[in-house]
Amino acid sequence: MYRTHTCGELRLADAGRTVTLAGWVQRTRDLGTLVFVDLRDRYGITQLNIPQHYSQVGEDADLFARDIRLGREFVVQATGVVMERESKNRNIPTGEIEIVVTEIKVLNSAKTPPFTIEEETDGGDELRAKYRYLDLRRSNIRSNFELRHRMAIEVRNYLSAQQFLEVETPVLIKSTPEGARDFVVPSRMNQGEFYALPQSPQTFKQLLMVAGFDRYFQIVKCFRDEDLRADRQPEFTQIDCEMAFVEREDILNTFEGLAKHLFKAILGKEFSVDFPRMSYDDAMRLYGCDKPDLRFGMQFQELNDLAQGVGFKVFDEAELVVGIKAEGCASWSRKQTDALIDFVKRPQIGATGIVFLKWTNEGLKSTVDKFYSPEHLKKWAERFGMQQGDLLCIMAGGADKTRKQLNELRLHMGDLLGLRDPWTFKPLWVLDFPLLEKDDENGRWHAMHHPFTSPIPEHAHLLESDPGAVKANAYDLVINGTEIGGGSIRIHDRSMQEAMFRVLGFTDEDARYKFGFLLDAFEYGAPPHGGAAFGFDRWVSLFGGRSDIREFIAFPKNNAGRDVMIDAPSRIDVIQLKELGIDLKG
RNA sequence: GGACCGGUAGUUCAGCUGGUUAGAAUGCCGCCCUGUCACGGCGGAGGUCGCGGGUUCGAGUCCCGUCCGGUCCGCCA
Repeated sequence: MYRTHTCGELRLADAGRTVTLAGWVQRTRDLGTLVFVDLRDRYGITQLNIPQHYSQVGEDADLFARDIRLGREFVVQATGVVMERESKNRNIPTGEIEIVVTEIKVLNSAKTPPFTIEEETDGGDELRAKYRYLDLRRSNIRSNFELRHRMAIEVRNYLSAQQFLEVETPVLIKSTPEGARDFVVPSRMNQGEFYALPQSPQTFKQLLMVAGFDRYFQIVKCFRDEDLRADRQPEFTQIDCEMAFVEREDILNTFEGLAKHLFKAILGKEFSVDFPRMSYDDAMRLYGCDKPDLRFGMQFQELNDLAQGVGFKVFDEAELVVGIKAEGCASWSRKQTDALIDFVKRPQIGATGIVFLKWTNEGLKSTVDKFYSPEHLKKWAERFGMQQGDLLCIMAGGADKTRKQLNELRLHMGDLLGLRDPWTFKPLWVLDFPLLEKDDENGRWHAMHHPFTSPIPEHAHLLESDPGAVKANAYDLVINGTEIGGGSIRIHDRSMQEAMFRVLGFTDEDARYKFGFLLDAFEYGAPPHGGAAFGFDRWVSLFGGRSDIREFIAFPKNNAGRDVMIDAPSRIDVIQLKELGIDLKG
């Protein structure tokens, strides 16, 4: 037996017991005739007191620490007696006791780790990624996985109680490059043909509805071969759900229930009122973004009618003049407001500038008061409900672009003003997305959500005559400006699905080749159905108060899609290639 | 595909307008210390300044290229 207890469980009440612990050497404190060792495992840290003097253990005992080397991260088994400490450490749960060691054994030695295994490690990202198994020993990283585990359990508890059945769907499927790029896997037995890894189990879950499973879910890996971000990995985990015989309202209620359950069970937060809802059009108009962060205000106000026709060319020529009000920021210095202009001028945002209006104790002052009379500026201030001490930031230009730029500025201001507290949670349903978007490059329509999304019932007849006007029966759950998940009521009728494919530019042959199985299934009694999928990694990181999902994925990829620990992807043997019928040239 | 930031002891970083022997902290090694818990004290070892080329009397520092890491835009139905 390697151990009788873990390193996190012994207390003063255990004093006098003989115990055996096993774990890693966190730190050794050698005081000469006293040697303390912090022994660490997943459950905590317990102090070992390794006697150096006969007075502590009797004349016939061995002397220990001088004879045994206990370097950092050595794996050690120690037997001894639980004793009350002479001086206690109130900062850790086991801090009142220590183990006075009678026998100690090194189970495995360790090289000095390249960075310190502590909450505040000295290791940089690259090194930690290469030695991920050491990084995962750090208690704060480990606690991310305890959180992830608890959330997965609670998701299963909730959905299972709601009659959802967890069903596994295949990972080797068919390439249907409609949205993201597919990862593909060559088939040895069918040379020249390829499987694709699922971007989501979308069609399978719909087929499970046709199969009459009624309610399905799966916590499932999905794969998308697109460039990465701090919150995007090529393989990621979704909570994937589908329900039959439901309307939008049923789905929103069910998954709002899931979200509330997680908030309560994991964070102890209760939401007594329903999550607010906002149309896509309102989100874009008021926040310039389809996933607004509602932790703070600064809603957009448009100023075209009050700002145009006075001779200020920038505003006169703009499609949209729009601003936000930053309360209490009128005292900002020229340097601070210039920094905002620099921020929006960066190529990623690409704006040309900002017009400011301050209300200081000297009254309203603007960077454009050459063009606008005090009466003009007063009307602007009224529209925003401005008070003394407030600052207005106004941008102008093409409508879509300007909204997007002002959204970036709004979020930046929120950061600067500390209005984006990670422990404040503001959920929101965004509804009535456009069904289709026009691709700027080739002028073709593509599905904003995915091609199986149904139009809202009153727009169904417009699908082929006026595709751009059709709203989708789709919804996104947004929390604190992060898209946590989304879904839709699906098309369950063959002719409507065929019409959808036609609008997307598929020939009938294409549609049959790629999705014939689904179209066929719709002819055998497909029930009305809909569902949703939630980004599990993002949700966990949101609840963990961090924005980098890699901290919540045990073995993540870097921003070039590489696993730097195992060094993947890698070349494969020519024999393997030959078996697959693949000839690499060039 | 593009923009920006970074690469200097094991590690995290500093190193000015180019100029003697490239520093600090931490880690590591040795000695001392009977109540530490980020123990403390004294001493020591440790560097291809990512790589290649160029400018210069002289390059960690300037220029060009390249590789690696990170953030973002595009992309992500």
